Amino acid sequence: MPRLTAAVEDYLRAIYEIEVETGAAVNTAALAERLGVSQASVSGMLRKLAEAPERLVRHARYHGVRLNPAGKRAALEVIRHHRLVEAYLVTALGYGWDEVHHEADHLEHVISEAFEDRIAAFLGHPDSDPHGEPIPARGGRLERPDDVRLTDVAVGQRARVSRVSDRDPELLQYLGRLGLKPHQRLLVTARSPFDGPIHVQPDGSQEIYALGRRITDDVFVRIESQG
Amino acid sequence: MPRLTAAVEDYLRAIYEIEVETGAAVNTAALAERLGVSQASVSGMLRKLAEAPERLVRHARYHGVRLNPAGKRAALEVIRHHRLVEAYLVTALGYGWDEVHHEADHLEHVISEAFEDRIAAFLGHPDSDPHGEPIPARGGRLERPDDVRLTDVAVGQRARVSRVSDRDPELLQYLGRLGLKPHQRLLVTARSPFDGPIHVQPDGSQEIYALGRRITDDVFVRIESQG
DNA sequence: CCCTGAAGTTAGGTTTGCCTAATTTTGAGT
DNA sequence: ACTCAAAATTAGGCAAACCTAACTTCAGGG
Repeated sequence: MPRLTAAVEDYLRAIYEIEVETGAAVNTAALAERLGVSQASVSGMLRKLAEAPERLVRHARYHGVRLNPAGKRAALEVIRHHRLVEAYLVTALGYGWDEVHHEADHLEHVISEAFEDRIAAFLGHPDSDPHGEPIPARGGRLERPDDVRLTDVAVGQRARVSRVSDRDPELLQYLGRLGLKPHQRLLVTARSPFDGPIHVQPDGSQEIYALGRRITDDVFVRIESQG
Repeated sequence: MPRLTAAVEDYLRAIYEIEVETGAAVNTAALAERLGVSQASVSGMLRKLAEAPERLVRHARYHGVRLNPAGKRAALEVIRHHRLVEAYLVTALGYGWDEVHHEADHLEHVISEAFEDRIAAFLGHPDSDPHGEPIPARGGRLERPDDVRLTDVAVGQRARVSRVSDRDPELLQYLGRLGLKPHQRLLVTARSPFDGPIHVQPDGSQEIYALGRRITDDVFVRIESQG
């Protein structure tokens, strides 16, 4: 079996991630947006992936793609690379959590299994990356985190940040300044109506921050108790 | 200026290395061999490099290529990446010196300047890689090492290994087993006629090893004294 | 000085992955 | 049912890099 190209790995990773985020088949437009290519390019690539001998995906024309087992395996491998590299860059080389995504996007396609093994061992086989995203085990298995969007947390609830999208460095910088990193506990003190901001007080802070929808959609928490 | 592709970087690095090894213009066949591609591909690429707006190389049809300043700068940057990565993999991740070349071949094209800076700082800005090859400074300058092939060392001379070609893992394993790594002192005890083996005794060893031409051509030493 | 084999180049073709523009399909609203 | 805009696909192209096969140039020996 010929090695997968970087482009193919990017598509598989994106399909996996969007499939998890939405729980449904992934449509062309979403992929095009995520990958920064035209919809036509996505259409073409999806046909290739579906018709490849490994049958990486199944594609119902006009109705989205889903990963087949082989595609899912490959996607998880790339995601494992990506997240291990992110963790490594932060822990071993002192990168900020907002700086690692871009670098990992390139490195994920290039590192060997030996490299993967060595950084995993160095890090003590971590189970999540600096943004709280779980790191798939070698060759498979990634349990679905049981967390919810901060968007969906009711007033008065205490919660603990579980993970944050790693895709927007500016968002990460901002959240870092507020102290809203994984494991941080917080209290939802208020919600404005009509998708208005959600007010949040991190444990140990006097400040209360008003977070807009763009942010709360990208921050996931585990509920700790009713208030 | 559009980013250089990995292929272009590979060509520039190879041209630089061969130009240094031979001291002359680099011919198509040597490049094809080094890069593992056909001569036709080399011809095509050389025209592209020569005609690119940056004028990376000058190419006298049928008479070889040489790097122009822009090409040399780019080549040194890639070589810096390659050698820093090799040093990092050995020092930080416990790779063997025979394992790093292949990994570095991929990583060199992909790491950012930030990554380069961080590993250089981590390593304390080393001036040579695990095989003894000098690491170019940021943005240029690489002094020509004043060493000679082990092939050219006379009987009775003491010398110290300065560097070893990193391209053949099996050779590196073998040399490692003999203890012939950079900084190792040795004595040339005998030379057989007609390009026969050269006999070498590493300091601190009882053993004398007979090394064939294939090996002695790839091992460089600095002469320490006449015997 | 000419001939020839080796070295190098050109010609023409393939694959990969992207693009824009044109077309088709879908599905939501009347 | 029908319309029609949004979503998706197809058609046709382009740029990188590679290949093989055919041809050209070079340089050394007769």
